Amino acid sequence: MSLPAHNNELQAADRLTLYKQIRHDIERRILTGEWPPGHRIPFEHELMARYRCSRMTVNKALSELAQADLIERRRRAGTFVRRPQHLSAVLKIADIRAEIIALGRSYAYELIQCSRRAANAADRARLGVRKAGKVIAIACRHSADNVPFAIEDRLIDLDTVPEAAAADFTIEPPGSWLLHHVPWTEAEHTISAMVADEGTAAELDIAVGAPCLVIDRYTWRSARTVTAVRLLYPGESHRLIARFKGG
Amino acid sequence: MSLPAHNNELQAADRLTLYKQIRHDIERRILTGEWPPGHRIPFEHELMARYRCSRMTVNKALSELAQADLIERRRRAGTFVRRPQHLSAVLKIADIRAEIIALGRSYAYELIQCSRRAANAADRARLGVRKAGKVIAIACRHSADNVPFAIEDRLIDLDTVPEAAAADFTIEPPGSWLLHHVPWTEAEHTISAMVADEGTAAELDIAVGAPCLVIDRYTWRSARTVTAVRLLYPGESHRLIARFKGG
DNA sequence: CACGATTATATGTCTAGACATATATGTCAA
DNA sequence: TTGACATATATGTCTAGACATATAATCGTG
Repeated sequence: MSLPAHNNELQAADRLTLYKQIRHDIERRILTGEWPPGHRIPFEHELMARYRCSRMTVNKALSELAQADLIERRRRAGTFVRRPQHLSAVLKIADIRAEIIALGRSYAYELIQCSRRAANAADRARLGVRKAGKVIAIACRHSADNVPFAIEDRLIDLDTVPEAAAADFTIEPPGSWLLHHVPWTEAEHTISAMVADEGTAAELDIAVGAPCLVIDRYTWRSARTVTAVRLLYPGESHRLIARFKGG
Repeated sequence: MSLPAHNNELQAADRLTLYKQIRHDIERRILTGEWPPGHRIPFEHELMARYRCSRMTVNKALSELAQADLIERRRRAGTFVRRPQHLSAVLKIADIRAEIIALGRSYAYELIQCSRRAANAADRARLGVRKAGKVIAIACRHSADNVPFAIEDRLIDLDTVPEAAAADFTIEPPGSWLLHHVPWTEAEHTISAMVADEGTAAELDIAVGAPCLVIDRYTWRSARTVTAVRLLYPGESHRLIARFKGG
C-alpha cells in the first residue's frame, strides 16, 4: 500500500487533471457517508503525500470544496466535513419562450395590453422606487401547443432601461427582450399560490377557483430597479425544478 | 497613471486579499455593465501588469468568476463576459423548525399519523424503488405562533435509513431528524399549487378551496432513495426566496 | 484552579517559474 | 475558394518554495 499510492487512492479516470481527481475523490467520500459531517479530512501535507503532489494542488481541490460548502476549513484546526444547515436548490427560471421551445412544444405569444405612463403610487410601490418616473406596463400570455402556459404582468422602469421604449413587445416577449438587453441583473423571487379569479381564469383558460402558482420577481441592477413581474401558472402544469445539495 | 496602478485600479478596502480585490473589481465592472456580455476581459498577463502581481493570483480570481458562470474562458481566445442564459435563483428550504425559530416565532409540532409498513405500489412509485421494502409513513403539522404553518406528508425508505426505525417522531419532526442523521443527500424539488380539499383545509385551518403551495421533494443518497415528502403551505403565507444571478 | 502569555501548526495567500493543451489564425497547396 | 497543415498564443495545471495569520494547545503565574 505504499508505492503507487496515486493509483490506489484515485478511482476517477486518468484524463481528469490531478486536482479534479482529488476533489472528486474527497467529494465521493463525503457524499457516500464514508466521511460523515464533523470528520476531519487529512491535512494538506498528508494529502500531498497521498496524492504525491504539491500543496497548491491539494489546496485548489480543497478550496473548491470549501466554496461549495461541502467542507469547512479552520486555521490551525484542520478541514472538516460540514453539516448542511439547509436544503438548497438551484431554481432555474428560464426565459419562458426558450423554456417552451426547449421542451419541443410550439410557442405562442400574445400581447394583451401594453401602455407607457408616469408611475402611479401602486407602480412605485411595486418597483420600490420613490420618485415618479415613466414606466411600461405590460400584460401578455405565453402558450405551449396553443394551451395557455403562463400569463405575465410586468412593469419596466424606463428611467433604468430607456431602450425599452423602442422595443416592440407585440413581437417579442418582454422577458426575452430584457434578457438580451439588460444582462446581469440581480433578482428576488417570491413563490406563492392563489386561486384563479374570473379574469385570470379566462386568460389561462381554466376554471374559476382553480389553483395557480405565482412567481413574483423583482429585478435590479446595481441599486437601480429594472423590472417587477408577476407570472401566473396554472397549478396542474406543475413547475420545474431541481437540483441538489442538502441534508 | 502609472506608478501605483495598484491603488488606482482597486477601490475595495485594503484588508481584502489581493485576489479577492481583483475578483470584486472585475465582478463590479460586469454587474454595473461597464463590461457588457461578450466583452473581452484583459488577458492574464495584462491583469498581472495592472495589479502588479503574479499570474497565479490573477488566475485564482478569474477561476472563481468562471466557476460562478460570470465569465467564460477560452484557450487561445481569451476571457469573456458571459450572457446569462437563464434566471437562476438559489432556493433555500430550511428545516421548517429551524426556519420558524429563526423568524422569532414559537414553534409547535404535532404528529398526526405515523406507521411502519411494507411498501405498497403507491409507496414504491412515490419513492421510485422497485422491490418492496419497509417504509415509514408520516403525517405531521408544523405551526408558528400556534397558527398552522405547513403540513407534511412523508415516506422514509427503511432499507436506506434503518436507523429511522428507532427515531421518535412524536417528539422530533422527521425533517429535522433526517437532516441530522442522513447528511449530504441530493434532492429534486417540484413546486406547484393546489386548492385545499376538506382534509387539508381542516389540517391547515383554512377554507376549503383556499390556495396552497405544494413543494414535493424527492431525496436520495448516492443512488439510494432516502425519502419523499410533500409539504403543503397555505398560499397567503407566501414562500420565501431569494437570490440572484440572471438576466 | 483560573487566566493570560507563548508557541506550534494548519490554513491562506502569493511568487516565479514550467510544461501541457486547446484553438484562432495564417500559410500553402489542391 | 477550400481544405490541410503549421504556428502562435491564452488559458490550464502544476511545482517548490515563502511569509502571513488565526487559533488550538501549552506553559506559567497569580
